[in-house]
Amino acid sequence: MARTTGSDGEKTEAAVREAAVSLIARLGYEAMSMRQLAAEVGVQAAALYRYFPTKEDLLFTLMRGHMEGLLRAWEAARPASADPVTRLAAYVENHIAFHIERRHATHVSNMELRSLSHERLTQILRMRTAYEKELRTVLRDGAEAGAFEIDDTGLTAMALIQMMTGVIVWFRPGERLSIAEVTASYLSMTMRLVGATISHGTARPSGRAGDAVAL
Amino acid sequence: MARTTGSDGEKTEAAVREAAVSLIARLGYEAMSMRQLAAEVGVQAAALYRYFPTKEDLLFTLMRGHMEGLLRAWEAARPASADPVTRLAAYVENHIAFHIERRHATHVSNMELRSLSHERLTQILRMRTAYEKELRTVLRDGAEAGAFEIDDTGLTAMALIQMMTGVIVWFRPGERLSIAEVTASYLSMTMRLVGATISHGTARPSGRAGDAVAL
DNA sequence: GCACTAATAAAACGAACGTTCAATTAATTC
DNA sequence: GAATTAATTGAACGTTCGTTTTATTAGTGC
Repeated sequence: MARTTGSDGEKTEAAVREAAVSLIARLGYEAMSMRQLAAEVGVQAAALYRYFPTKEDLLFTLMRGHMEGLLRAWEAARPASADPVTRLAAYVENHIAFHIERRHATHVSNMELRSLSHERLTQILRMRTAYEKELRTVLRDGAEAGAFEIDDTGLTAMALIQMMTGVIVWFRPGERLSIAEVTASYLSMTMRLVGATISHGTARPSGRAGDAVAL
Repeated sequence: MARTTGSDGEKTEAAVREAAVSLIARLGYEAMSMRQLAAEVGVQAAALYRYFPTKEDLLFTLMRGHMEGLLRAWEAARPASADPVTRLAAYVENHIAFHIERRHATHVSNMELRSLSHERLTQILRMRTAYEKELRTVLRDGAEAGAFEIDDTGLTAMALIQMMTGVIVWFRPGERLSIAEVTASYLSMTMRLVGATISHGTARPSGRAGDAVAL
C-alpha cells in the first residue's frame, strides 16, 4: 500500500486543483476537509501534502492562478482602438465571458479572501485592484473625451463590476438565456449606465466574433 | 461558578446575536467557533445553548431576522404613487439605505446560505425571491407604461440588485462619499440603465426626506 | 536488473470542534 | 425567608480537523 500503479504527480496535482475549486465553491473553504478533497481525487489525505504544503497554500495557489488568468485574458482582449465605446465593450465582453466560463473559481476568489493570511490577501487584492483600474481608466478616458457621462469614475467602475460579476450568481448555461444574449443585454445596460453617446452605429464592438449582438 | 450577578436572559441573547453577526461577517460561519462567540459575549460556550439549540439554529435565526427586516422596510417605504419612476426610486433608496445600515447582516445572509439545511435554505430563498419580485414588478409595470426601456425584466432586476448590493463591498461610512452622495449616484445610474424617460422633472422621488439628491 | 527517486498508503499526533450534563448561584415568588 | 426558577459555569464527551512520520511500492536511468 504505497505508490499505486499509473500514479503521476502532474496528473494528481491537476486533479487536486480541479477538485478543490469545485469543492470549495460548493462547500466553502473552511467546510471542506482535506480528507474530503482527497477522497474526491481518489487518494489519501497525506498525498495532498506532496503538492501543497498547507491547506491555505492550496487556496492561495488557486486564487492567484485565477487572478493571473483574468489579467492575462484582459491583456489579450484589450483592443488597439482608442475609441472608449470599443474599449468598454471589450472589457464587458471579456469580463462576462471569463466569469461565466470560470464560475467556480470566481466564487472561490471572491468569497474566500478572509481565509488568506494578511500578506497573501494583499497580494490577491493588488491583482484585483490592477484589474479594476483598467476599467476606471477606460471610463475616465471616455468621460474626458465626451463619449460617456459619468458622475464618479470610481463608483461607476465598482457598480459595473459588481453588476457584471453578479452574473455567476444566477446564470446557468443552457437555461432560458444564452451566453450571447446575456452578454448583449449587459453590454446594452452598461452603455446606457455610462451614458454612452450612440456613436459608432450602435456601439458594435470589434472584439471576438460571435458573442456580440446588436444593441 | 454559576449564575452571575446582573445576568439577564434577554440582554444575553441580544448580545449573542449582535456578536454573532459581527463575527460571522468577519470570519465566516464555519470559521467562527462557539467558544469564540461566547468569549466575545463574555460568557462560557455552554451558555449559548440556552438561547440557540445548535450553531445552525443561530445562523438561521439571524438570516431570517435580516430578511424579514428587509421585506418590512420595503413595505414601509413603498410609495402609494403608481408612477414607475417614483416606485423605482423608492426601491433603490430603500435597498441602499438598508444594506449600508446593515452591512454585516447582509454579508451573512448572502455568503452563508450554503451552511443552512435544505429546508431552511428554501425558506430564506423564498423570502429573497419575494423581495426580488417586487423589483421585477416595478420594472415590468414601468416598461409596459412606456416609462422604461428594458430588454429583459428578470435579467435587469438581477443586474440592478447585484449592482446595488455591491455597495457594501466597497462603501465605508465616513470616507470619500456620504450615503446621500452614493444613493444619488446609484439612483442616477439606475434610471439611465433602465432607460427612464425623464418625466417628473429629474425623477425626484417623494420618499424619505434628506437622502435624495437631484440627478 | 540494480540503484534511485517519485508517489502514495497507513497510522498516528495534538488540538479544536459542537454539544451535553451536572452542579451552583442569582433573582424571583409567595 | 424558604421554595422555585433563571442563568450560568466547569468539566467532559466523542468526533473531526490539519498535519507529520514512516514504510512501501511504482516508475526511471544506467
